[in-house]
Amino acid sequence: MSPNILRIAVPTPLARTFDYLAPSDAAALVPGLRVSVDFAGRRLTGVIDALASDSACPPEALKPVLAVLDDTPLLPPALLELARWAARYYQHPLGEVYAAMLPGALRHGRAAQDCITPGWRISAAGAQALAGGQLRASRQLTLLQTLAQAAGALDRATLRALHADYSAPLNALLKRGWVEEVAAAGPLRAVQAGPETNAEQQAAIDAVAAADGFGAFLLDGVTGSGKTEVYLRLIEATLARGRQALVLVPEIGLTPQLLARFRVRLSGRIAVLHSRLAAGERADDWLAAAEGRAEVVIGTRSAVFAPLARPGLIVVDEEHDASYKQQEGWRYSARDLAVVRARLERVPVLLGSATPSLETLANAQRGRYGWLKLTRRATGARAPQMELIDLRRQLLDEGLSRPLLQRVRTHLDAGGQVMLFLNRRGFAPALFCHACGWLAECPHCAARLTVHQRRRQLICHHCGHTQRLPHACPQCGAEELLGLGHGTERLEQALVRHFPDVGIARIDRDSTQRKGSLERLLDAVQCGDKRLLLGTQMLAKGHHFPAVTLVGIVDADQGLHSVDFRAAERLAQLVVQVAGRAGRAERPGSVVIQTHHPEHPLFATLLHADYARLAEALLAERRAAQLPPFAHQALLRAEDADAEAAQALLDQAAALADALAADGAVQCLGPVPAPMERRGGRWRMQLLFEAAQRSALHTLLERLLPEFTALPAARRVRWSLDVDPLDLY
DNA sequence: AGCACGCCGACT
DNA sequence: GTCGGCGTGCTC
Repeated sequence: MSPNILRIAVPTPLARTFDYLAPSDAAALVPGLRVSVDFAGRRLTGVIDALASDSACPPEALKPVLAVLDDTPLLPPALLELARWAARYYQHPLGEVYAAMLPGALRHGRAAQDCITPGWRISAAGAQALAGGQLRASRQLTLLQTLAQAAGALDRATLRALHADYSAPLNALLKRGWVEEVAAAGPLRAVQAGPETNAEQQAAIDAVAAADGFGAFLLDGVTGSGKTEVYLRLIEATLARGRQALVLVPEIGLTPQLLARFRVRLSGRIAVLHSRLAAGERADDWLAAAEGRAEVVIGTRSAVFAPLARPGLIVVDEEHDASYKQQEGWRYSARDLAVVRARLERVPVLLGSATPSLETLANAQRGRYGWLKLTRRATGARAPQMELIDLRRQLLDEGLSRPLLQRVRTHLDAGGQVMLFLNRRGFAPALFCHACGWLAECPHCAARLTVHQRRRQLICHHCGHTQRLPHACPQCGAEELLGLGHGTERLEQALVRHFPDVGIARIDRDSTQRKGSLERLLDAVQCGDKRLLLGTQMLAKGHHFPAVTLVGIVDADQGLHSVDFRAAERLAQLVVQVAGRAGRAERPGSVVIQTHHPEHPLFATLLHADYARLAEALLAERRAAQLPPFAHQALLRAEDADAEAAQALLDQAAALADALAADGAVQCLGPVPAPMERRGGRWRMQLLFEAAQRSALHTLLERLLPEFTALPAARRVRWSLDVDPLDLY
């Protein structure tokens, strides 16, 4: 019997495929092709997962596929394999996994051809015509001259920039055959040679280059040790072999500076896939990767799904970065999937970081990943000096101690730049009435409202709720409202008071909301207009400030006594990353950390040793406490306007799990209220599964999810499963 | 998740 | 007399 049954993965929360009849006239049908189907009365775009010659469904119930949307599969076999693997691993419906892999435009059934932005170049006949002087002065002539001067094809955007009214003359030239349309390609570039590599860099390059097929490597290199140069050399070698390279960067790391660095070093087209741009127009770059027209693909989290015609290398930069974990919907880890994908594609994968995650370090220690170390700062800069400031009994001005202010003054006077880090935006994280004790709370969340002084608003940082900043207490009417605690906005005010003649740049989500404002601020820092920088997390990542000689961490205590077992790891990564921003040039850098707990063992290791030794100690703690990476977790969350409904659903889940995992290989903890009990008007509960063996956890999840999903309550209550949760919130 | 089909209140 | 509330049931 011919395989006229198609198993279609449809984007619904149902964890199975649906059988449809293949169209009789269809040419070669293969998995990975998109199809349009009628599914319960609506037209959906699905993906062929498999072909079959029979169906468990009665033949009369089978509907025919309405249309086959592609000639060749958008998803190559390795990505289909990755999707199936991921659907099982994350217990997420296959149809939604496929949908998440496609860029928005293609997800909704648009023809791939419509997403390709064409480019135009001068034809041989056109060149002759130009040389023969066959064109009089006209818009056609100037346009043809532009195309003749271009090294490659020019796309619509470039043409528009050069010739406001290019369209009529372009059509005329196309008609005469003097210009031809091609799939857009980047212009050829003059490629600059890179700096010499040192012995460590060369050893790392050789190790990865020697990988035969799959190999996973940790590139463990201190800040400034030249990790990017290692990536570039390996990418060059990959391109030289006619293969493509996929580079993943954290959300905040995809800066124009990084792209510029890649562009001057690498020939060929670079496709850029930003998760925010992944929809619509960026389908063009996605297809360029799929068709092999782009040699390098660089992008954030979702770029791990970019199809590659000739895969050769996968790089994950700053592999410890939390932005690789999708935090809603399908909660996948792009870093982990990059390793799985590399194995399926039989290519090497390189995970780079100055502060590797404990998960990756454990894999390197176990010998599952090759461990490549870069210990020397390539630029020759010395490691920064670290100093703790004991805040106990210090007179504080808006959270700033005297010693810190003095050091800021000293470094500014010496002509240096100073960077202060505070991971809390807004003016104050709470508003309090001194007369009656009233606290401004979010009406939808179990959280305080943050004071935003400049906008004169109270804002909930968890649900976005906004209200006017009251000038009197709504409870007792007293005009004695106080902002409790400090955010970046408040710190900025204090700094303006202390250093009125120094330009201050505040960099946080609020100050960089408008497009281009981050670039403007960074430019002002780069050129020395602003010498005092102040900001949140945004500041700690990606940007290089060569003139910064002092880095201050205003409040390190948040990370010390958190309920989150990963808080110490994060604080250590933050301190090392921030320290890496100081003293990169010939000037030595200093780092000062304000804390009320200078005796905390974390600091002893951090100050007197390096991240490696600290990570070692943290790993030992995790092992003793049987926490990841020495245990494996999955978190089932439920939330509902009715607290009891959320609780009841997870009670049922716990009962099912108890029945399924009677051997005790998986522990089931909870249900308990989430650390933030109410958010956006919904009560949140969670149930944690934990196992020493990954296989035991996954065996349970594979049995549990079908039964759980079938519960009537699971339809009424919003729930989600988070395999390998990064934080238990 | 959608979107049907299916039985009880205030309205052109 | 209808339009429509969203309860539960299915989707090849």
